[in-house]
Amino acid sequence: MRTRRARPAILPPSFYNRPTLTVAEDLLGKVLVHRTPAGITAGMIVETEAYIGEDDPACHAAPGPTARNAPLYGPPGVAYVYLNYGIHYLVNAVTEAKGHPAAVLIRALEPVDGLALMRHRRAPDGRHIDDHDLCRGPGNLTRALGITLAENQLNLHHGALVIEDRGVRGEVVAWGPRIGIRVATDRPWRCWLAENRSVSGPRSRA
DNA sequence: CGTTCGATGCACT
DNA sequence: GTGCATCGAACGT
Repeated sequence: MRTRRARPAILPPSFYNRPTLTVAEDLLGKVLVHRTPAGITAGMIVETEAYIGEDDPACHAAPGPTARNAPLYGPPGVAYVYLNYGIHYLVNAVTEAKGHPAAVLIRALEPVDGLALMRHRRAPDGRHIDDHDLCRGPGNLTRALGITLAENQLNLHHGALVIEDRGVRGEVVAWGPRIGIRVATDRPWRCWLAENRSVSGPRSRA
């Protein structure tokens, strides 16, 4: 107790080796950190979505194992990054035991560290972006943190891309249908911190 | 405010 | 060839 180690509490693989809906909610309030030569950027997770198994039509595992979705079938606690609409990288945390394809999509962060770098990555031309919009939306947050295909399959419990528990207490959690998909829209597998201004989608009514 | 629509790469049929 | 787990500029009200 004379000396206290400042090492952050990185979430262990066992955190992810649980039911995906549980992980999706427990990730709220945790901090996604990316260390690059350009600097450190980090944000508190405020919105997630669960994609669960081959029986979930919206999950990338729905067609069965392919080259792209291979990380979903691997061990929990690994990043699954893919390119969407040819423009945006989306980052997931793989969940559940190996062989059970499932993941949590990280949809929005509240910026914590490296806001200047985030702004530069989001708007090299210098156009103004409100702080709460820097990591609002799954495509925006990967851009702000500099996450690309190079980060696909990285372990989230050590290395350049990690998720930490900085002791933030959970606020009020809300659940609703997933956004941006055209199938299985009836499953309320999106969760977010109510009243957080970094949450994506139409300006909510708590 | 609201809605529409083009950009842009690639996995999968 | 088709269709995306998106974003933001460009309109309309």
